[in-house]
Amino acid sequence: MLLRGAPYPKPLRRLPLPLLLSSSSSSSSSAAAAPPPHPAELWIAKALATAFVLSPSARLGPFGPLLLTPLAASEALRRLPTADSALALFELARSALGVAHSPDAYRFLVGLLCRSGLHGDALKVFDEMASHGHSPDASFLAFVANSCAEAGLLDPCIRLLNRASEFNSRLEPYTVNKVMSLLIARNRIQDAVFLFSEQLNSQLFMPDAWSFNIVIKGLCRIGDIKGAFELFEKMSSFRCSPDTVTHNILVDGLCRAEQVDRGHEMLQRIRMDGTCMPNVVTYTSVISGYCKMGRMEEAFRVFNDMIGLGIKPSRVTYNVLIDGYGKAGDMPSAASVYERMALCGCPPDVVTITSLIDGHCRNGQLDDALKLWNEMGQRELRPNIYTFATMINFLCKKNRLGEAQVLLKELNERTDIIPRAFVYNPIIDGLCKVGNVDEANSIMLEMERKKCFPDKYTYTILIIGHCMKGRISEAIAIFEKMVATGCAHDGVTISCLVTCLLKAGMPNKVESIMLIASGSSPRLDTSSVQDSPLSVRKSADISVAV
DNA sequence: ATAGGGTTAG
Repeated sequence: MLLRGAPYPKPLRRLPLPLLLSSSSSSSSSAAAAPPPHPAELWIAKALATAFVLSPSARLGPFGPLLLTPLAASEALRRLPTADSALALFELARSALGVAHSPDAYRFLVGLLCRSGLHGDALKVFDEMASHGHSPDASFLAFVANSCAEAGLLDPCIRLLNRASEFNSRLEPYTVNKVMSLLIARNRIQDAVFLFSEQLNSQLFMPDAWSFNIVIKGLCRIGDIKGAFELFEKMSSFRCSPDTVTHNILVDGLCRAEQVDRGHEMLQRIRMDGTCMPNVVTYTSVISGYCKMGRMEEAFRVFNDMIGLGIKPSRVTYNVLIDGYGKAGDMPSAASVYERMALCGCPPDVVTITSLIDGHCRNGQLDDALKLWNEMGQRELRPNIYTFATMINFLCKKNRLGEAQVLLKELNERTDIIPRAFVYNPIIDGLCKVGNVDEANSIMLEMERKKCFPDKYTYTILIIGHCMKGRISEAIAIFEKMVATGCAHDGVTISCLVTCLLKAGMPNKVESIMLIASGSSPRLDTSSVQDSPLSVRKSADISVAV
């Protein structure tokens, strides 16, 4: 019996039904505030909620269709302790009693499911809500989309945003911008660009400068400088003015695309323009560009220009220079920037020390490197993943694989560091070079166990390692796995494999490799693999021979 | 919610 033990089954029969029914006729979520529930409806809601909590499997018999108005049902949902139970009651009321749920009930339930992390259910109820003609309003749509985005469900989120015109909902730039930045953070640049253009066409979305900045940054990241500048030119036709950030993204994009000189020119130009003055970030991008090319005199000249204009270098600026000098083999200059940094009241951070360690290692000053590594604790600096990677890489280069593996173990004990492929790669490479391909393979398996996915370097190292040992079929299997997981290969991967196949007298295999290589459009990055159900599914049943 | 710094295969 449904209400067994409950003290109030009788009064149910004596409620003023017609009044209840008339008080619950709102039909659209955009209507003015719904009328408050009648006290009797509240009473029913409480009774139903209590009964349902006590016995969720019981039928709703006593709460006949006439008694349970949509408003009472909505009130009952609010009285249930969990999202699951609210959903169960919601569905039972509809299927057993034929209650046509109110927009309010839909909104409440979808909101509750989202807040409880049950986005799959939330989206189902949302779809049902829309198909019953209850169009979500703009703020509700934004709420659901945001909640999905925060839960990392970017594809459902994009589908919601693309339905905005169906609901005639305006989208705030914030909502779209957030999704676009998340897409770009996962290297799904094209998806971000596509979302942006769809939204621009919809007329219900007015972008702001941030929207453009995000997409321009994405285009720069994939090296599409031309596209980035085209978008930049279009900003004014959407009544957006480029700001300092826009300019900085473009200058940095040029510098990373090995067009430092153009980046430098652009910096000078925006300084002459005077509308959007370059700042320390702009200068640091150009300095970093010159450092990456080993053009240290020019880097230092820009540094001095900056100081001459009264712009104070930041810690990043100093770090860029220190790293640049170290890589250029000029440790005395690195040391002098380091001293200057301290004099300017800018204490070194982990990056500074990591760059110095790297510089010392490259320049054969092992003792200095180890000294810095050992002294990090006294400076209250903790080595991070890059510090470990630098040390591990160096030890491997010196054939000190054992010590490198000790550091790897130490790193794995750090719960605050998520291991990445570049930490493992030098060790795998070192093992391959001493002919220990089997251990190299087992390190890769260990990586995968930790959900640290091999990147194109890992695969290429292993392909070469197997070829050198004459284990050609395994090398091919690794290549196939690389393609299947959506990891982009490059010219080096292909040429190494092809060279080995030819040497092994397997020219017929070359053809099939070339076919696989050309047929698969390489993805941008292996990190997008986790996000792509297709490639995950494809990789699931392909395992590499060990 | 957007901008600059560190690590890698032959």
